[in-house]
Amino acid sequence: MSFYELPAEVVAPALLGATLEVGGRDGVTRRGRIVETEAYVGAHDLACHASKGRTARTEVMFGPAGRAYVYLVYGLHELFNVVTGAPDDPQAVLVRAVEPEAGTSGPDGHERGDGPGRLTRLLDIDRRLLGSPVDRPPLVLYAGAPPREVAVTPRVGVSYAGPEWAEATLRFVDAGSSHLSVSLARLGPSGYSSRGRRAPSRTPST
DNA sequence: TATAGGATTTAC
DNA sequence: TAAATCCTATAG
Repeated sequence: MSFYELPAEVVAPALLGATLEVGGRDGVTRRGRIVETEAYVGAHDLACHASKGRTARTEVMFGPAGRAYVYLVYGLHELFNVVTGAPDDPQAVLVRAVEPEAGTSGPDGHERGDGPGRLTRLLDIDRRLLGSPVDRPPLVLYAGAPPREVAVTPRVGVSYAGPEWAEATLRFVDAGSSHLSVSLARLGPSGYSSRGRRAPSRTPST
């Protein structure tokens, strides 16, 4: 079984510290270090899009793990997820913040990665990458050193899912990062200590 | 076919 | 505090 076939709540914290690389439409390659993720754990998770059933939009989540699920919210923002779990078990990890690698800025000059809509703009991610595997260009996830301290909080912006799922502690952040989408103080850490499984290694060759 | 609302960001 | 902006899901 591959790393990405593990449950979303296992993959999400393990992706902290990993580097996300994207080959942009303009030919430029951009990178950021992942510092915030959220797990959407399956069809029974009322905050997960797949809880509405298998539709054209959620189809990719029902497919093989390790592919990109990218969708548009509020008519403006592309959000990037990695599909996890077995086929027909729709789970995904939403990447909510990255620290831009030195020299990386968006095609439009945008320089921030602290927010799910901001990092996609920074790295030139949009729906053209829907369904793309995340282990080869133009989309590559490289393993990185895990954060010294990981904090866990409820997910952001899912109150519509009801108390149980809105309050579930499925958001994972690098507690030492200054590039989070929502400060730790605001949602509050539920405590957690580092030392998780790491993303598969794939070292940048050049 | 029509309508409501969203895993957000930005500006007033 | 509200607008931007478009796609999806649901109802009629």
